Amino acid sequence: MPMAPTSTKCSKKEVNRGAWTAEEDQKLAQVVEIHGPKRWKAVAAKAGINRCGKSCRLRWMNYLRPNIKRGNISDQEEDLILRLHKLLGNRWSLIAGRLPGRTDNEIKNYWNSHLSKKIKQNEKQTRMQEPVLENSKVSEREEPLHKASEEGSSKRDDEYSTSCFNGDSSLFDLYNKEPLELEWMSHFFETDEIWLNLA
DNA sequence: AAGTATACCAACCGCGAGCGC
DNA sequence: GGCGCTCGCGGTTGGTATACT
Repeated sequence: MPMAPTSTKCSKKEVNRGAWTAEEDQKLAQVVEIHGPKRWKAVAAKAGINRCGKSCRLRWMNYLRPNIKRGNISDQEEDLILRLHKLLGNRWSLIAGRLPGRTDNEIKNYWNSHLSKKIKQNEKQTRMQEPVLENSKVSEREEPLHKASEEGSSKRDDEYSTSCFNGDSSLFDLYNKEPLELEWMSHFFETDEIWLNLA
């Protein structure tokens, strides 16, 4: 279906582009507060910031929305991202939906800049060690990945060995989780269509 | 100190789906 | 059913910061 150019694409000549200013943020936030986060084209017009609707939506979703958490992705979150990516692939919005306060863009960026490299490094290491470690435990083969994350611990190694890198069937093996950790993980198990579909 | 390479991440782009008329 | 519009997603780009030589 052919798209109307004005609705899907921001004209390079007619709108502001690049980094957002504090003033633009403020104006956008005000308009969204009044009219809600919808009809982005109208929101953009009302805000009078000369940005396209798409750009406004992105800015709102990734920065201005309430309860956005920024930076410092914890080990637990990283762990979860790895697990979810293994399960869902590059479906960043679904992954982000399981990480309260995180945006799909942030997770995608984190994956591309941190985790994909770790995994590549890990695969490389695995290939090199394969003949020697043929009968060894998975956790031992995965060790380089954890070392790369500085704060790797034996506990985390165990988790990886029983979930992330050991086949989907055991992906959510929580047998050895601490209660506190299970509480945190409960975000992840809230009933949702995707999980029902995957079941 | 200067130049270059690399890492990070905000923002943009293209596409498909959903919805109302 | 066709069309136009809007929204949301994932991939990619480009600017800036930092590390390295």
